[in-house]
Amino acid sequence: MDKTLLKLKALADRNRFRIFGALTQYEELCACQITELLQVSGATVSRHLGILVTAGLVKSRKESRWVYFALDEGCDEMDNILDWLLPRLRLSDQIQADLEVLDGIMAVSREDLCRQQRGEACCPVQKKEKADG
Amino acid sequence: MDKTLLKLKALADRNRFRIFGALTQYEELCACQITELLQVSGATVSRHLGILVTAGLVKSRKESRWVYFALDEGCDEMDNILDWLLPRLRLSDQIQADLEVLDGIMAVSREDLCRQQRGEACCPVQKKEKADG
DNA sequence: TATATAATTAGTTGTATAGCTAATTATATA
DNA sequence: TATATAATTAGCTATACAACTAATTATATA
Repeated sequence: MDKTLLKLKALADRNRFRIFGALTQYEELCACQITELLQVSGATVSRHLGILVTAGLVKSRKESRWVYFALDEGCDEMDNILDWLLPRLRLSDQIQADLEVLDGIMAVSREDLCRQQRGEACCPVQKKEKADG
Repeated sequence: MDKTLLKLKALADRNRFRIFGALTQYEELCACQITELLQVSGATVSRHLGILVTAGLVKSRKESRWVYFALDEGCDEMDNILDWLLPRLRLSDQIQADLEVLDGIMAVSREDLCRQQRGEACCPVQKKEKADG
């Protein structure tokens, strides 16, 4: 398919748009961190990430059992689409809310995050919402 | 919905992408000309155009029975997305082919175009493909 | 070497949407 | 004023795809 159309289709989904937005803020994110942000199954996140990678918007890096994702600026003239997207991401309520939530997610170790995700809530981190403090 | 996501969704369809590409080349195009380009039903084109207008990417102007469509640069910072899109549209085989076909379409009066479209092929313009000359 | 685990892939289901034809609307003209 | 016509809207169908759970793969560790 047309590469440009492929990129547009990749970004034209709320959850992939959110992933992209998150990756503009952090150097790289682990699959489990993105899963925590979107609150959908890991399988779904994996598929979304695959679509973004195929479109050339995101790249991945495997480190032992963990896989990290980042914007793929190198591949295409990404900064160019970022010129258009970045100001808009900053105006998006959804993306702004996500960045706040990500703040909290990044404060938790990936191990704890994954433990929580498979229902083994170990620590007093029961609620994922900020405890209003 | 998020305005940016709305625009991405609007452009993330092959036919709407083609309409947008066509409108970057011509000041404005009549609905029937776009119908001729895409070779789908007028109803389908009308719906696609509606989606582009709702997204703020395209504007319309009614003149008697004809409706003309053009890029809606005024509304948003369109030039900005055009910075990203224009070079890519030039690299798209689909869009380039469309522009050649449009050349031929623009040479026919809208009246004849519509006559053809409802099967009243009046003139010797039976085939829409270029007669290889 | 067997078990645990992070991620992906396979297989399924429900929803969204692109396409069609038919009906309707708005405008021009006989 | 009745008819023709460009475009839109309504109603329908088929396909695309986002989500899930279950199964599989790849890596680490007991």
